[in-house]
Amino acid sequence: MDIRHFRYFVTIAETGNITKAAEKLGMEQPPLSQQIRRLESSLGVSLFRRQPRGVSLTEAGLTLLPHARLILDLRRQFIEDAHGLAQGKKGHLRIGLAGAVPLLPSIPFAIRQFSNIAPGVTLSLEESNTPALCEALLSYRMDITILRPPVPDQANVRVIPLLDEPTLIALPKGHPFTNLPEIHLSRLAAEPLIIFPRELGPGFFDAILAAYRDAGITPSLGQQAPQIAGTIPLVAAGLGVSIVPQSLHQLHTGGVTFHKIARPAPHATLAIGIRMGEQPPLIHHFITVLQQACKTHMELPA
Amino acid sequence: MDIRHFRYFVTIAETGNITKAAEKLGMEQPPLSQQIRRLESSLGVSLFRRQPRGVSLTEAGLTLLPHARLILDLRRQFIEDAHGLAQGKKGHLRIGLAGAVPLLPSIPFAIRQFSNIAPGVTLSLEESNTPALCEALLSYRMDITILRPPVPDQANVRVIPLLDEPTLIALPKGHPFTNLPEIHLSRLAAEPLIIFPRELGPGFFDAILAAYRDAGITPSLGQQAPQIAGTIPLVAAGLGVSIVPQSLHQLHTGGVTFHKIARPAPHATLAIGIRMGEQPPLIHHFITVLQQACKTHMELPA
DNA sequence: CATAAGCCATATATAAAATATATGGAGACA
DNA sequence: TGTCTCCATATATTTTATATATGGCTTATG
Repeated sequence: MDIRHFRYFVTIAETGNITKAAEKLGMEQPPLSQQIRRLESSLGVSLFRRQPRGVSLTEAGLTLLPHARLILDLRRQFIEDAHGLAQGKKGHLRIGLAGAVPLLPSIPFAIRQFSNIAPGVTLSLEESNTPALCEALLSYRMDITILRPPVPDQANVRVIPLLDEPTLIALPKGHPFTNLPEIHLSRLAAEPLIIFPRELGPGFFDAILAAYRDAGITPSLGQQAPQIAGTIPLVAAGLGVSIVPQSLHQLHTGGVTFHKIARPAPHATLAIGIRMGEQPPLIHHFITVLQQACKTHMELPA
Repeated sequence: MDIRHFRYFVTIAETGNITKAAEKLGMEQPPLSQQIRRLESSLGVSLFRRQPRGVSLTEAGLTLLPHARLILDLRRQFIEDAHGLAQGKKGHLRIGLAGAVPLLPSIPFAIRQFSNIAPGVTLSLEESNTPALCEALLSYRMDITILRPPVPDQANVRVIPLLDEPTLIALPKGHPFTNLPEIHLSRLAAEPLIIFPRELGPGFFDAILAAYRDAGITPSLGQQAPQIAGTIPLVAAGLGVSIVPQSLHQLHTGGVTFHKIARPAPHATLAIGIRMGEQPPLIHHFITVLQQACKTHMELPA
């Protein structure tokens, strides 16, 4: 069971044809047949069904394929990391951010600060939704995430609370409530609520609906936005109102104004998510910087 | 960069001494020195500092070590998973059930029992009709089915008889025969027979018609039901009577009563269907559990 | 200060392996 | 039925890893 075998396995699975896979691998067909056969016998399980038209994955093969891909990926990454280290870089951190998180000033601040402290570390950022972030974390495509709890099904993700962000009401420009100092949710009963699909952020979604319920009304759900920040243009278009994290008021797209919510107001909770059990120094470091930044950076402009 | 190299790297890092590491690895010192050296030059970084007293990790080595351990771990896990799959302890089983089969107590019982015995196996259930089940089986969309024989045209489906279920007559509530202890089919001559389309279950369909013929009458076919369990609401609506597998008496939809049939009564035969020639341990296990469950669970309430 | 011991590096030889070449056989397709 | 595609097997070849033998460097020790 060598790296080579993983590569053979994956390539054959992708082509569905040993001959073509051999070509793709730059080798001849017989040795490939032989290696796969040997692999199967050493594992004790058939990975492929030999068919006259080629081969197809068995159940076991189908189950094991992603695992093999993961190992190949990690190996490639290992080599890339090593090359990076050879050039004086000290490491790499793949950071996943939940929707609209980059708009929260503390976050880019923390990231900038971290790259000053650790100039040898390269960072890559990606924005996605909470469930996808967990998924990416667990399949080692990301190292640390900032997400909106809860995470699905107590996945093997360790969640470290980071901050509680107030929310604002987004109204289309010229709306009659625009000049109120703060707005009670109950006054929104008649307005369609623009919201993102619950799958993309069940925690925040539920917090919004719970706040409506606490205010004694049920929202009439308007059009669905493709993501959290995506609600803004829909509000601007006059299709309804929206409840958004405070940080979104930074989006200066004309046509929308943001307003304080009278209590009870929902909160948008953010948390750090990392893989359970694992805590390399790099990640630990980054977490410390993040937490500090969120503490000292609390005074957000209203 | 092979699995072997990862192992060499980790072992040397753990012992801090190439000679001892070689011993631990069951090899001699020179080849180990050579391999590590080759590894380092292919990665472009030094992993170890050669010291007179042994070797110690460089910064790069320290950074890469957890990554290497992870890869070794995943490889071991891959092999363990494969062995688990080989023994049927892990994996996924796609189970197809013929119409109304889930209502038969033995079946959910067996399924529950199986998931207790084999907690590593995930199951997915789907209900469909016999021909569609065979089709799904042969195109590898399902792994095992419980169907109503016969299967179409000597398909490459192996059929293993499972059980013979008695049938009941379904009468609309208040029907004059309701208080009879058992009903002879011949008395149903005047009543329209509600039945499902023959394509959906030719075996059971033919068994019913054969029983009518044996009783000396030909049924007047009433409205067609979309499936086996679908006959019940039509009977409740007073459109006729129906012959159904005994397990359907569990459907407590008011408006229908179920009654014993005097001999000759049709039977609803159920069988296991799997792909011809193939019998992975997982499937074998499941079949065993099914057969046992049907044996010990025969005493169905009448 | 000299000597011995411990440890890694190099060179050559050997053994093990993966792979290439050649060929056969089974099923699909026209 | 013949041809084509694709996988399996057998043998030969090459590559690769490993073992053996040896040398050099450093540190501990009398």
